[in-house]
Amino acid sequence: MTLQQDQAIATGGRRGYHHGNLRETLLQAAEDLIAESGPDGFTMADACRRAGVSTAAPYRHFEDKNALLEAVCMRGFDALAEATGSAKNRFPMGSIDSIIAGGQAYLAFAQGDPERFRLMFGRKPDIKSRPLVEATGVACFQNLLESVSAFLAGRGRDEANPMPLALRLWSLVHGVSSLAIDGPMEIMAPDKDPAEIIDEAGRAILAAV
Amino acid sequence: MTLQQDQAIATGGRRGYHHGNLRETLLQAAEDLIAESGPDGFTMADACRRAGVSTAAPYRHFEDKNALLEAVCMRGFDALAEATGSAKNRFPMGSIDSIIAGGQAYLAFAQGDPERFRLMFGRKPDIKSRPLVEATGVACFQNLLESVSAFLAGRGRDEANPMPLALRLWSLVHGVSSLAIDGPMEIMAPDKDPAEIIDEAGRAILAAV
DNA sequence: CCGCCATGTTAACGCCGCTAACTTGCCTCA
DNA sequence: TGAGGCAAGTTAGCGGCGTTAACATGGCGG
Repeated sequence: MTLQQDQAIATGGRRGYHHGNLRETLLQAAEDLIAESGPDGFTMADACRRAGVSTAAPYRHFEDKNALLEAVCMRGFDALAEATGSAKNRFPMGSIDSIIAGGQAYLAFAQGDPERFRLMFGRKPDIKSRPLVEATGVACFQNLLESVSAFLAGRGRDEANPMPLALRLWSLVHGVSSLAIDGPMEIMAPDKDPAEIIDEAGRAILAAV
Repeated sequence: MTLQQDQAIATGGRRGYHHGNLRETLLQAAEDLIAESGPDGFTMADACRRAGVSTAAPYRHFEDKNALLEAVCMRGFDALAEATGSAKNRFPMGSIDSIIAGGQAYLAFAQGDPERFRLMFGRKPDIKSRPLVEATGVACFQNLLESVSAFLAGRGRDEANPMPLALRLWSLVHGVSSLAIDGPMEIMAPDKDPAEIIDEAGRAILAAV
């Protein structure tokens, strides 16, 4: 890390022939552009213009467009894990409230940056994405598994497999989030707050154990 | 409709300078190509090659690529409404079984042609899609609303608004379907049949009324 | 039977993803 | 301290895409 690079990082601009911090700058530009125009509207050329480099430059840092999208994707999973984790921690571990709060944070994450959410859960970054993205996605799901385990333990079912219940809850929350950001929900019931659906149906699912 | 056109329709091929049935042929080609490569992989040029016409020909029948995708989308909603409708009709109107069967048919539809499902519920056909696609999508949702109304009536709640309960069920079913076809579900629980999740959680939601 | 016009064609534009070949200039090391 | 290697930029160019303008064909109605 040179002085020039330090300055480039600090200012975000370039200081000579070399950019000095292009990888990070491109990631940021990609996140911004995706938030504006969606994963489909995003182009490598736009990101280059925003970063102030030629259209060939990114290929020194990313194998191709897909690789850049994968990186954005993984950052998204980290952010999602953080959001849901901190939401559920505001309530007692294993409590119904903490599980509902985690689900509602998932929804809020989707609503806060719908395009990134679409990127993360759509098919966009092709098969190659698997190995890396899979790992971060799994880490994200662990949050829920832990909460559900604690919930079951609190009901005297220490040995129960948390997976089935966790899948029911995840499906519900993911469905609410998808329908909310992709439009259908607002078309069918414009006056209904999606967070309420998570609350109502989530408690019903938990009550049925 | 001329004799030449009739033959073109029957054979699927062209018989001269004019194709005779290009609109329908393009729609079919688009559906096939989307099923093979997804909405993102689909190109106008591919559809033209498959239909055996020049790349400019489609613009006599569709305003642009988006319009073609919208048409495919609407056909999909018709097919989905038919699939869920006939599934629920195999059980008594308003019964829990009929509602579950409808949801599982929704899932089967998604699994049967994941790419079309993604097209229908993704953001792909842009804002313009609204007026037309909205109508067919709403018609699709009516199925569920009717079932839920009948279910509530059977429980002595003739006057209850079916919307909240329908939204909970739809969210669940849509979430299961999305997670199943986009990969995450298989990664987390490869041995779990998604249809079971609909059955388990669906009954829990219905039991909580 | 003749000319209109719906429906095709060709040619071209600009944008995109990506690569090859070249250039710059920091950093290492004799 | 100076040379030069190598990471990280550049320019130029390829093929493919969506779309349009201008032109061609030929079935059908008057």
